[in-house]
Amino acid sequence: MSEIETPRDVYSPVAVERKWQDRWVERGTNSVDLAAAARPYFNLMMFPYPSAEGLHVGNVFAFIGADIHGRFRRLQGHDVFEPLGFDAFGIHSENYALKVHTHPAKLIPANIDNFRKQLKRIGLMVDWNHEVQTTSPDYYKWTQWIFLQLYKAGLAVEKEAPVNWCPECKTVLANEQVIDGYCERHRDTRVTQRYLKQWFFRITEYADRLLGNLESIDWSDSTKTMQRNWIGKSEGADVTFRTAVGQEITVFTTRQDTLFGATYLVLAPEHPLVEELTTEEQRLDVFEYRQKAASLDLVSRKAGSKGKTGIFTGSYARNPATGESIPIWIADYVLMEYGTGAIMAVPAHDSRDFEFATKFDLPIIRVVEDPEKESSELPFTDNVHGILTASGQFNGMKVPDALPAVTEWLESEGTGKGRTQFRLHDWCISRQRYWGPPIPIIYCDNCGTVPVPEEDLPVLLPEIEDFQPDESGVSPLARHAEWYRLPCPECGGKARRETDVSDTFLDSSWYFLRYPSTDHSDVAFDRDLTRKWLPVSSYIGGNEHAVLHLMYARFVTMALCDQGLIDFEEPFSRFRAHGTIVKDGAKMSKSRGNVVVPDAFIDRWGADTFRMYLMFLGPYQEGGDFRDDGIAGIKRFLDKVWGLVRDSTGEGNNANNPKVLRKLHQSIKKVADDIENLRYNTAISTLMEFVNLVRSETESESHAVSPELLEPLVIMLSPLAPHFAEECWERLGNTDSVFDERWPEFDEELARDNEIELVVQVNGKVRARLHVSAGSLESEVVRAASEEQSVRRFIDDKTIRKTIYVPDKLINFVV
RNA sequence: GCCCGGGUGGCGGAAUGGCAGACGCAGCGGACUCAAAAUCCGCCGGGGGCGACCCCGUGAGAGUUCGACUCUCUCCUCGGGCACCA
Repeated sequence: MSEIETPRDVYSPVAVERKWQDRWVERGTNSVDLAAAARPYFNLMMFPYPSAEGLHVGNVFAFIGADIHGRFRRLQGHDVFEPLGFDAFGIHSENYALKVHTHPAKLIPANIDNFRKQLKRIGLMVDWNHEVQTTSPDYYKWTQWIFLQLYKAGLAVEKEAPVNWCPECKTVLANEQVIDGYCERHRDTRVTQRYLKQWFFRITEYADRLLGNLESIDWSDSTKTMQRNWIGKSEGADVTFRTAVGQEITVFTTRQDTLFGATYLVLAPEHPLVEELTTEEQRLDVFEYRQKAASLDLVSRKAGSKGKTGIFTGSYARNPATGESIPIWIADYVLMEYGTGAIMAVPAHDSRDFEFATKFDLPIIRVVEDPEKESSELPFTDNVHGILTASGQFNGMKVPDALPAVTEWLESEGTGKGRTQFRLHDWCISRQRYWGPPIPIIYCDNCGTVPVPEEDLPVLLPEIEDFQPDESGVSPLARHAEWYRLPCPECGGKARRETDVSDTFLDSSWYFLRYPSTDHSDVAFDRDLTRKWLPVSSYIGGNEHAVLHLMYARFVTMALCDQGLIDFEEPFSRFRAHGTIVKDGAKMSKSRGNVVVPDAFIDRWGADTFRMYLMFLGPYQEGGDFRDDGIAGIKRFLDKVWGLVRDSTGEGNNANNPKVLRKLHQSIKKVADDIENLRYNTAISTLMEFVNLVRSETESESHAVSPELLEPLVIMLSPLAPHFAEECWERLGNTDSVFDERWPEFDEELARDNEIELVVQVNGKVRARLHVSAGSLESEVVRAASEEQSVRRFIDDKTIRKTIYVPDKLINFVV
């Protein structure tokens, strides 16, 4: 018997939860022997950023759902490894540190301690022996090592690129921090564009594989769709136009079939050919236009709503299909970073070109007809049904046929070539900030760019006091010559360190590789452990990371695989996106003041009730609406189970009640199915139904319930309410952890209904219900059904034209 | 604008071609109590009928089917993602 007993022996969550959290630590219940495990199952959840505010309901919801999955797998006999860590580098921590005038290195440990305490309270099956912290030199040493591996592979390169600059914050902003051209923190400060030399990972090299592998990995469809859109594969062609003096301009188009309708060319303002194409008369105007485009920030330049602008260069090129001379313009609606930075404009069949041509009075030539109508409105952009016209030898072809035909013709003429273009950009990892791992690169006056030798890692982030950014546009580290000056590791000459730090997404792009190997200080990840535990068996997280984190992690994994460092190219075999918890129908946010903090609910109701309540709100993959008052229902349910366990007797009863037994076995199947598919809400309903039935049956016999019925119930409940289940399990006379048990055996025989309720319909409307034995013959059912008073009323004076019989379900007379 | 996902009682939600509203919350009535809380029992989509029962009902409209919350098309609406990507 348990030592926790109040006079009336009611369920006291505080005592139960404290007891079992302590005991799990004593017994090592949540630790796995990684080397010895027979059926390894890596249950991963997205590690949190430890904010100063502490855990909110959104975090907790995500962790609990993943934890339930892990505990369920364990009951199915897997050796489940469920690690957790903290993602504490980055601009968030840094901005907060600046706000409260405290160094992030002082702030972060306190936040982490607070988070860890909160996480332990909700009863996760986490093996804390394998915690990682991205801010620890033991960890970021290997983040820097990963950078070096990519550098060696030629996948890390330096390029000049535009960035957003806020003159008020005196720093670079991510695109997400620019709102309609203004800084998110200073709504009256326009963000400007600066060109800086930065480090990029060439993720675009992997675009095709990142896209193709999506076919074979078991991920949420919503996540895969977002990745597909982000990668943005477009099949088209490069087409070369020539000027009278022989300059060549190559454009990328996906509508090479409309080449005969190309009436002008447009180059991006930054296009390298603009200078030489601009004629003397146009030089001033073009110069002004380019100046203006360069001063605009990246985001507002891309916002398409403000109408088209552009300027004529004065030059002309020959359309290779028609031989016509067409003008060359520049306009900022053409982006340098996509395609070739130049387009052929076909105003009749592209809405952007149409808007531009109309505004600047450029010719519009129709080359695709609508087969439905005589003359449809322009622009006509249907690329499935259209028929080519005014296009020489291609006249009469349907667009889908004309596309490859035109490509072939271009290739035979030597004036173009079929090509695939991706929307995905290379990944800029440079941050002109302080709070991140320094990029492990050295610039030597003699040797040029030199990678930091691996044995010199980590490049420690120095603890400087003046970590705030300034208007120079370089990292705060660049103010510390004592840090960045060093002799070149190759020639010993004068050299300086790279002073930018790397993007936080790099920290999180490989953390799952580190977890099993946290005890290995000599390698980033141990070969044998990695082979045994990866790829990750199940990854559960939010779709807010669908494109960035998940894409970067896939890329890094692929690159490491190509380097022969690991032997799989996809890191997460199965990924499921959970939904969002809203409050009163609206997203939780500080400004709305509707953020739900878990602590008060756990204090009042206990972690188990809170866990179950969150899961009961709605389907896990869709989220739910948090109401304060529904939680009592879950507590009442647990109180009922508590009462059953307390009053259970050995010689007990109901164990042979076929009704109860049938419901038990139906529940064993349904709950397993539901948990497997993350439908925790209906799993809980099913358990409630079972308990309701047990109670009503027990009362009528006025006997206590046998443990034979309660043990399977407690096991099924254990992933959802782990502390509660452990206590019940012990009270039922067991000494081991309930998590060393197996999911109850399902007996199909016992689960089968022998008498079923069969619905009788006339013309599809329910008129009666029959109780028949399972597997009844159609003839018997028809006879019984036609004797029913309520059925006869509708069929007596009519002829039955057809009878539909669905065995054990329904019979329908059509009259 | 494009791409995904939704819209069902007072509320959260269940049912994925076969009994709409499981399970829970709230509400109402009753038992217990001096009383209250807790607990237990019952009712709980709308309309009609004394009644057995009948009609209507899953955002709107059409269609497929013996039968549609479920499949198809059009539209409205909410949420999310992308957005001058050629």
